[in-house]
Amino acid sequence: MAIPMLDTATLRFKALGHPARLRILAVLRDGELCVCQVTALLQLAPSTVSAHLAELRRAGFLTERRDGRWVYYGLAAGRDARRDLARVWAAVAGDLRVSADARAARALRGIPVEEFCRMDNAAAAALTTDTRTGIDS
Amino acid sequence: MAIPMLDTATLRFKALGHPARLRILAVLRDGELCVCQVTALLQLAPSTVSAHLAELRRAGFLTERRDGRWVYYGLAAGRDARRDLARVWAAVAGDLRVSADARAARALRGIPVEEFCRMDNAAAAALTTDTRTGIDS
DNA sequence: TTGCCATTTCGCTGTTTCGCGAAATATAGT
DNA sequence: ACTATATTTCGCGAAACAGCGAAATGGCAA
Repeated sequence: MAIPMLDTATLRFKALGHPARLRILAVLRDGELCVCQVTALLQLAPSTVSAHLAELRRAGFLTERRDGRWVYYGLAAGRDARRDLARVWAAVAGDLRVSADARAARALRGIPVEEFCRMDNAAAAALTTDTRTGIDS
Repeated sequence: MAIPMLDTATLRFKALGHPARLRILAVLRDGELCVCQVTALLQLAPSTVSAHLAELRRAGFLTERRDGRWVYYGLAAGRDARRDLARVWAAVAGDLRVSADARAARALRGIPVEEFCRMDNAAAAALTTDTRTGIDS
């Protein structure tokens, strides 16, 4: 075993120890999303979101798929990952922000990525924020 | 819900994201231990160990029990905690350091706390280290 | 090629975490 | 009361982390 399991476990749990990353895992439960879509949902800088996604991928929770100029992230299929993800979903089920994310993601999946990326920031923000008025701190 | 579930979940996973804390949870699987015993096992300063134990307790994984001048920490009995702990144990099972900890803990449980605490650091270290020669980095 | 756009990498700043020793707290025994 | 011992709290310096914007990368489309 080249990499001790203790360090692997630490890496994986550490990856789960951040609200933005938990929100990402929750919203991907309904299917993969590209980086720009996740960015719109989390309202963070693209570079920040990219780092979060990379960390989750390194930890084995996400898979990366390139399609044209978009990179889609989806949930990993491994047995260990799925078991941990089940614990994540149970832990955040019912949280207001997570529910709002799910609603926003539904609206977001309704339109093709190509079209969504063309929207300016304001329009994208409207799409993802008016479903959660009064929820964000 | 006073504290959003997302924040609670983040707190709990963050508590699991450190090797020393995972080692603590693993070694407590065989029964509660007092702070000085855990300190001997981890080879860290008492104040450091105390902080790790407090964090795990705040996260809901441990219970605290005072007996005389010793404070014993044991695994929490809640259903959520036990489910997460099962994942922890599965994740670290077979790790060399974790196995060595378990062996050292067995030796350590063999003698009463009163007597163990009377030992100087060298003797305590011998008890907990000669079972893991060549394992620690 | 050239330019464009999504994504990643890099460099930076403020914040948090980790480890320690010193000091404070709590309990047992004399 | 006084001492001794186990544990916690406090304050600190070093290292890791989270966020951003700017610059680099990779693919699409003129």
